Amino acid sequence: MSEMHHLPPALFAPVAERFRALGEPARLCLLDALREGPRSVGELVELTGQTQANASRHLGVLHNAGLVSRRREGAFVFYEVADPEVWQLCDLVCGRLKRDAAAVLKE
Amino acid sequence: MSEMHHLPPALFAPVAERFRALGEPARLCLLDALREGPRSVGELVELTGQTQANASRHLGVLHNAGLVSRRREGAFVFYEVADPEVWQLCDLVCGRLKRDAAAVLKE
DNA sequence: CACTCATATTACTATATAGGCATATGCTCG
DNA sequence: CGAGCATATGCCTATATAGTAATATGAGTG
Repeated sequence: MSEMHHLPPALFAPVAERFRALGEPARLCLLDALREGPRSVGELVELTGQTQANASRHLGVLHNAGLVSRRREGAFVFYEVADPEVWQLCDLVCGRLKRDAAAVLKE
Repeated sequence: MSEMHHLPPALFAPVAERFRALGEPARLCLLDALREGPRSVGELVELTGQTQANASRHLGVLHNAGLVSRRREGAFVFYEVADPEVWQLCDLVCGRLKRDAAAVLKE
């Protein structure tokens, strides 16, 4: 049930930034491709079908938002989900959408 | 944890839409003002200090995203958070930010 | 150092959307 | 119906950002 307190207004901006980073299908697709673990940019390009340039920029956004971590390994750069919190967020929204869809089908 | 399955790509867009709706400080502020229950637009304008026009438009976005419900009562329109899922989402992100902030302070 | 592969970045165009102001719609009451 | 309050919407400008194509950076290799 959570504590039902108000957010400190100073947190509105940082919280919004995180949500905004999750607010693009292309970035959700990248995160989804990171489900099983770290992947290089090239692998992510392959898995998602995105352009190299776009993938790189979207990964930059996710990184700035603190949602993924980056580590260099030789010529490659591996990205990894920084916190499983992300899956909880996605699963919450997905679960809700599934319930909504199911409700619509029953009408 | 969780089921570690991939998202159906068809869900990327609707999920992103929800997150995008949460990705504006002004809208988080409105949601926060709805913590204790339903509020009319006028009350929300008062509580958040936003313009009537902006509040109305942001509430529209939240409504389209399925995050708040709307009911007319005489000349007033009352908005209400549609699903406590929203608090879980916010608390997850806030908790993470608090932990990050605490970690920074310790460095 | 020259060459190549992996990744990041720049410049550009197109689209979205926030915010302000004015105005329209909807409701209530006299 | 006409006045007045509550809410929504249209128009405008400014800013952000997605996408593309080209290019720059950085690492490994001969």
